[in-house]
Amino acid sequence: MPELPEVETVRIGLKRLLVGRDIAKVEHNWNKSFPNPKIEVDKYMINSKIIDVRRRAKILMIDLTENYSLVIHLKMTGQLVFRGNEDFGAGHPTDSLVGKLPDKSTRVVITFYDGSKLYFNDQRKFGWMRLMPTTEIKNIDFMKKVGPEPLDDNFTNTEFISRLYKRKKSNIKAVLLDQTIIAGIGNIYADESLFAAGIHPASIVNAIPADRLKKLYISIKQILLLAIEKGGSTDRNYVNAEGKRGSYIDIAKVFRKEKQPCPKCNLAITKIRVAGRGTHVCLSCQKLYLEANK
DNA sequence: CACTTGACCTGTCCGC
DNA sequence: TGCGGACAGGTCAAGT
Repeated sequence: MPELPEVETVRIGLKRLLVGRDIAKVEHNWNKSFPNPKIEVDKYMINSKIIDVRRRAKILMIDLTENYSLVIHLKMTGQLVFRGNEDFGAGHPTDSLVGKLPDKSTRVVITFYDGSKLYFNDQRKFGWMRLMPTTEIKNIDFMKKVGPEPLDDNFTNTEFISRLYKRKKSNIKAVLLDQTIIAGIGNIYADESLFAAGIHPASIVNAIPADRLKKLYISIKQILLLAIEKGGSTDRNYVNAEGKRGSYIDIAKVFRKEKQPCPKCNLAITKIRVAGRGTHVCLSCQKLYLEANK
């Protein structure tokens, strides 16, 4: 759910809302959501100031003074929602999808000296937050093996194809979801990109013609950029740093569109299972490539 | 070694 | 209406 565009949207919001704020208090109620011992959290977070908010793949990094950072993965249902000082008694903003906070899915609350708060909500408890020295982030296993950012100007079609070919006998959808091949793509944007490129998700990588892969490369960049513009996709839980929904899902072509007409050919979109995931496909517009040189 | 499946969790939806 | 089970999907560990 939170994929590159959603995490980037949260990053932009948090950077605007959090930088410069001083931490007064940190509370958490679920150890797996924030495993650092309380004594360490208090020592390095309280009285420190937020100086930057960064992203790599689907991971957020909130940098603090004293060279410590909060590293956060939202997984499927994680939310980071900022609320201003609520002493006005208004309850919560009426345009927020999230109700009064904290609620039963709140795992961590960070309170700032001005009374504002940052809530880490996570219904399914798969997400996590870790406090560590900023220079240690690059040593996390995931960071060592994660692939390139698809929106980097340095990320060329040539590099894209050579990386896909590391798993050339696999189906293309599984490879797009593999974060060590390319960073940031999840179920929504894999389906949308493959539709745009006219490739069936079960196609085998080395059977797909080069011009199709180039179309896929271009589609991934275009779709991720457009999705960031739209503030991401709110399918179920995802909200931005202000608790608001993203609107990309409204313009999605195939994701969650099963039984609805394909925007190109009108045939009903089909939902199948590929790489163990629910997968949306137009069987007429997306060609299945299974054997090389055909 | 490459790929697939199961585990981690909770809430929702569907069929009986 | 209540209840069981399937499903939602990011990543890592375990299994084939």
